[in-house]
Amino acid sequence: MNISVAADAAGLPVKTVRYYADIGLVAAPSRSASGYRTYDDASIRKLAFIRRAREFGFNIGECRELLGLYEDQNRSSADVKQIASKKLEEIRAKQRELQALHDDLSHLVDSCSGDHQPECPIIDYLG
Amino acid sequence: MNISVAADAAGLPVKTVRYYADIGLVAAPSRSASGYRTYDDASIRKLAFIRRAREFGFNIGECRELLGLYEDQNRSSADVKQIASKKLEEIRAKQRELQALHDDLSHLVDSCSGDHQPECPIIDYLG
DNA sequence: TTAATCTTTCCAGTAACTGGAAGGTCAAGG
DNA sequence: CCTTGACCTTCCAGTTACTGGAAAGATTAA
Repeated sequence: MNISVAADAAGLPVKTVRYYADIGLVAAPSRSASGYRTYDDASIRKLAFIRRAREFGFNIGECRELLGLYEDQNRSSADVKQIASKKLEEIRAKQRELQALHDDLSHLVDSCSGDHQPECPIIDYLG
Repeated sequence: MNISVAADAAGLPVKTVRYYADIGLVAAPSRSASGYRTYDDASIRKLAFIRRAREFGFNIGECRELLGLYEDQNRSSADVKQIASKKLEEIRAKQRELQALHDDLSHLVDSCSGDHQPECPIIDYLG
């Protein structure tokens, strides 16, 4: 697969896919005879995993750590489990925060009558 | 309230609180006689709202738009409701993605036996 | 074969902070 | 009263994580 197909499948811009290999976050992909990068399903899954992690505030270093869980053969399952469990708790915290943001906005939507009176009760709260 | 109290309450670094006023995302706070910025509860709520929105991938322009919902007196409730509803759908999409990330990591945790065998079934999936 | 649409590398620019220097302010303790 | 330490100020430079664009080569469809 060429880079644009892989990028689309992973939900990332082509530029970003190149960038992740440049900084060594993922391995450099193999190349075709003419120098085009070629991708397989495994690398796409990995890129999609990174995209999701990045979207939820894990920085590149943390993504490296998450991917390292899979790639470091010297790391024991207990270590993997411990680090991943910590990240899982961080994700749960993010889920709670996202729910709070959702509730804030829901409140706004509900408190607006939706007609053309330029009044919103939530102005008092956030104003 | 001085800036560090407000920043703590909103969950933001002091630097970022200053920055948001510098770029006009929030109004410039009032100053004490000696030039210290002073904050009230309303501005803290607004900063916390921005923090949550930023944490979940809304950029500064989108935060401006969200805050504009409350501040533009010329905007009708119907407009507010329409824009906020669109953002709500984006948040729900983020919640689904976050769940997928959670599930990915959960799978990793579950598939590791947790003892000291350096084997993880998920290596095959992501590797 | 030619035009459109890929792809490459390289380098510069952007968004959103973030760190650090240099200096002023304030509250507590001696 | 004085000092010490933790605040605060502005300003400017640096960082992270991309992102855009130029110049040039490769591939495909008509």
